[in-house]
Amino acid sequence: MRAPYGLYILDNCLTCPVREEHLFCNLSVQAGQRLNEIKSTAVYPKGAMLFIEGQQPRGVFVLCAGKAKLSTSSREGKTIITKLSESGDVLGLNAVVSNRPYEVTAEMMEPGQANFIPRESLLQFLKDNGEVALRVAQQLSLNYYTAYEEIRTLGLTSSPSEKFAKLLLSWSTKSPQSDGSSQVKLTLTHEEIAEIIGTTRETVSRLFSDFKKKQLLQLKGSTLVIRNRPALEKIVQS
Amino acid sequence: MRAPYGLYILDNCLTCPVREEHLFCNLSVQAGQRLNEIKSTAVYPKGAMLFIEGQQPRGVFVLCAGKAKLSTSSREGKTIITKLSESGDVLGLNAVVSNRPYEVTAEMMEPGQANFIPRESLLQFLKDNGEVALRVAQQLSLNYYTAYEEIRTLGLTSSPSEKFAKLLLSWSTKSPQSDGSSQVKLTLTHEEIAEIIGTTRETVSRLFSDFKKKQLLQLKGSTLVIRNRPALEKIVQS
DNA sequence: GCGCGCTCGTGATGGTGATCACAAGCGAAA
DNA sequence: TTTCGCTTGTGATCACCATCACGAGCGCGC
Repeated sequence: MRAPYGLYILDNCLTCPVREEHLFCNLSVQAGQRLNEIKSTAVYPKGAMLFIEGQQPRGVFVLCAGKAKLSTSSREGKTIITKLSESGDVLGLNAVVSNRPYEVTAEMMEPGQANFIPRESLLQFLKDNGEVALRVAQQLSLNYYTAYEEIRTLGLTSSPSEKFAKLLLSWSTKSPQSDGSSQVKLTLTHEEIAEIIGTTRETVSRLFSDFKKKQLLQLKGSTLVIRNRPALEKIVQS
Repeated sequence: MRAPYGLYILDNCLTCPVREEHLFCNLSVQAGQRLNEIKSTAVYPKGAMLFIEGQQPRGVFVLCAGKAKLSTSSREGKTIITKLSESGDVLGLNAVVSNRPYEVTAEMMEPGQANFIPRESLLQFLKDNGEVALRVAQQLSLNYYTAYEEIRTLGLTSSPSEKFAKLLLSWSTKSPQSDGSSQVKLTLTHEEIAEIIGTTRETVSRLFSDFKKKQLLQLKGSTLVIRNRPALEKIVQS
């Protein structure tokens, strides 16, 4: 099924390639079919907002393809990115369960696709499927722990360089190489990295320079090579 | 029933004066009695640690009397206080539900009393009492929102004075007076305030001086008088 | 009353990162 | 190719706050 933005629509969750791994995957046949009935699918361009901080929750989005960033902003325009989401992630769950406004804004970072499940349908579905409700509770609890990680980083990690090192390490663990180094495709702008670690674009630029000079990393085109994990860990230390 | 530290033990949740308002209060008679059976009560001196960040969860504590502070620390000893708890609050819920280590340390700020409910007993109790389980899920979700407030404060609020103004406002709304001012009994040291807003003791001291000079607040002994809410709101603005 | 421990006020100093400014790189579209 | 918009590198400047230092205040027990 051909769609805009050069994507193919994945129109059936029962045969979706990202099955098996995530919150609403690997359900019983009945539950899976029911879920397939109440969801609707849409394709989004880069920059599309799935929902915006402060809006009343309409439902949850299950990201099927593409990446999204979750962020929160102050009135003066300062923004922090709290999470980068990938396919399989469920967005807006907390707002829907608690019926409070979305606490973040979800914006597509590249063209992609998401299933939408309206709030009322989802809550009814959870009532009918206790085992899924339990998994949702566990997911919420996991979200809480992630939030606490963020609090710790923001409140206890003082210097930008420490936070930058932390970020690099988190990337590097996702693609470990046998020789201890690791390669990451760099898709974020300096501005976005700055919003993740809570500093300015210029400081990120300088951090790249410094770390390159110190042989901690290397740039091959848009591929980031992390060369010295132990040194990075020493910078983080806390 | 006389206890150490000059306190009287409240030994029956069914007749507890803080009933009716909190997570495990106002239950059905059966559930209340069951809860009364699986809990145990203890009295704690000032400075007692109910649990420590990183420990495996043993159970939850329901604070019956006294105040407690929840905090998290880095290895180098920097500490931030994430919440001040009062009687009725349930501590350690998230760790117990998700079976992950306590994410904070809970320390008594004054002599007090708490009920303890062991992890296994609580989980069984929740399985047997669906309606309470639901309330627990809602509480977790509320905790999540509180955590996000903290993230926003730490990540988007730049200056200590802004955070200090925010804190004063949060205190002031708890005791509004008819003339727009408000009075708060100040029980925290400057050091503790510093740990709440993420700065140093000296800076807090200077903030008090500044705000006094600017007629924003006044100190009568240990009573804090907040005089000019609108001005504080203008400082916060975001 | 006296001394001890904790808390508080405040000056001096220095480092760090935000801000401003501007030039250069780079990819996409015309 | 040229142009335009977005992104990146880097210098200069400066405000802000952490840190160190030290003395004063205050409560408590002996």
